[in-house]
Amino acid sequence: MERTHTCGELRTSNVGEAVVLMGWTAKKRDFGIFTFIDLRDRYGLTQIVVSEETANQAHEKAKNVRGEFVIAVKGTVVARTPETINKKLPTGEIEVQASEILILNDAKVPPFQLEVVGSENLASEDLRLKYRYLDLRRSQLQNNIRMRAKTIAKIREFMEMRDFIEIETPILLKSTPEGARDFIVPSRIHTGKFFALPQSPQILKQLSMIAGFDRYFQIARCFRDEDLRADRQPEFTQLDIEMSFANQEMVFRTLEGVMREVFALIDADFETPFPRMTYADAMRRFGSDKPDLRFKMELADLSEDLRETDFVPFATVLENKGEIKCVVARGKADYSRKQLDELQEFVKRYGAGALAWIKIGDELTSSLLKVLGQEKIEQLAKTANAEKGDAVLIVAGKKSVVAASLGALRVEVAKRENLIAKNLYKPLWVTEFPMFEYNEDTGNYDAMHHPFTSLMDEDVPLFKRAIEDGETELLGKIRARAYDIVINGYEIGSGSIRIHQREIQNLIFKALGLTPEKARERFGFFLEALEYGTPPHGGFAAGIERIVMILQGTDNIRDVVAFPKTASAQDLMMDSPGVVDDAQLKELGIKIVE
RNA sequence: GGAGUCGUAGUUCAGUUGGUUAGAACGCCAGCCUGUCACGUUGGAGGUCGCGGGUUCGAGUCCCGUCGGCUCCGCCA
Repeated sequence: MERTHTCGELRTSNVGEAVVLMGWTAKKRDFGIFTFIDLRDRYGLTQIVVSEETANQAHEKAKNVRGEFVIAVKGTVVARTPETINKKLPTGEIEVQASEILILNDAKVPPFQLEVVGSENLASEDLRLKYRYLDLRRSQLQNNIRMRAKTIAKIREFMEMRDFIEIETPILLKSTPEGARDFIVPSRIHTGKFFALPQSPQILKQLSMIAGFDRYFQIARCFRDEDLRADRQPEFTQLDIEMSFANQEMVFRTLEGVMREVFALIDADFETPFPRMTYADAMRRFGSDKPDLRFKMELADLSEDLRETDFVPFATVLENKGEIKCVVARGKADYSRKQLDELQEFVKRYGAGALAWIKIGDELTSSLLKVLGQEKIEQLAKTANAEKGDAVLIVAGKKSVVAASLGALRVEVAKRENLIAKNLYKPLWVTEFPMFEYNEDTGNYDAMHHPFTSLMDEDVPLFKRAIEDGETELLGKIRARAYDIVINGYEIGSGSIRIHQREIQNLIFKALGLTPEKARERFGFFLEALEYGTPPHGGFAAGIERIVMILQGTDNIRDVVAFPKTASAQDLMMDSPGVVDDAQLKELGIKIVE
């Protein structure tokens, strides 16, 4: 018996045809002398009807069929009478009248119900992760994984049309201490030495430019041994791109093209070019380098109004080069004490000391009324652009803390108050990222993007001063030719125009506190390569999972990964990571201590 | 590494101030049922209250520890 059709394709036009369907038993409804079976495969659901009268043997078989049994059904497509049509199913106008049923395989009762109505009755995620292959049978996850496949297919089609060459780079690389923690792999042949899995194929794609491939792309698996988040897994997939003789505009046009193509899969259209915002503006206006532009609610600066204040906490903040900023929650003058306390707890997570507030109800009330006085409060409300009915939420502190807490509060309030429209997609380029980031633990400056990023021409003199005159604090002001794509508050990906001159690369390493010896030890092969005719080049890497999350409207990365890991980086299905035999360890020269 | 939150039947949950035999719905098993599609109906089985310790005459409930899921901070060039 061969399958002739899938469970999603039969329509009234097929009525009268003899068909064979194969799939899983989603539901059975037994009426004594006849039985309905909902047969499911990845294409859909088709109702099978088996009657004692017309197919006695098949009916006997159907009696034994249970949930998730795999069966084959031979029968005839029949039209349903008008009153028995199921409008919820694409196949709802027909059913298959079975003449023969074959049980291809039985199935244990599943540990949780696959066919549930609404997500509130869905089994807990850890149980579903343990039986991931069952959870994946649900149409929601089937759709996510299929959209992921479609996304990647679209990308390949787009890149190949534009002459990009897909190059596979090694998974077994060499560890570099910069950036994220590496996953390392012991070498048997070279006892005591280790490979590292790529955090990204950064250097290899640059070497591909030096090799003359001109336009590279890869659907690249990347690995980072860092703690997980709702949008972060230890292994993930990037669309990795690199272009020779390219400036920032050319990279932007390419990525905008990719994004338009991909979002067309859900009939979303982007206007190109995408809007742009500098990093400095994003931080100032939204307190974030990945602002969600689906709603307004920008941060307002109250520092100038409070410059002369004698309220000690504020005065201290301003003396220490801190800031006092706020967001306005429109129409939320009715926030209760309890709600404001909750929001205060929320901002404290980001290091804020407190959340001050002004409520413009029938009268003006504020947690600062006593210390600042009515007049000052009114002035602050005016600066914040708050009107009657609004609540002003204020944080004072270090610039980084104010940005982080108010940036997050802005999103939190928008979520609570349902300010974010569905099916709205707001892309943004964030540009002019800082080249260096001060590391409070080491007292050094680290590369914010990566050490192969080129500087903005305007900032090169400043950079030379920082290096040659030892004014290292200037490093914090140097801007890089680095950029991110942000969509709906998600960092979709980032890239930069790279350094293609050896001398500049040396200076960057110097700024990062890397001695020439250390630099040679870690990147010697790359530095040497730079000297053999490196074209100017730049590129980008975009997170596939985050794109698919937005396409599918989920906020959980596990929903778009077929076999994901938990927040503690374990696979509950195969129970990895696991122990290995002593013999294996011995062969590798590895001893487990403690 | 830190914080919050959850953990009770196969599943989703309820469980009062610490007090008799821990409940409901779905699922499962058996029977009945001529048009269901969340079928209906009758009956039945099913519990290490995550685990360990403590307080108490008595703990699902209170305390301490621990394990696991999720979310966030740190971390993620």
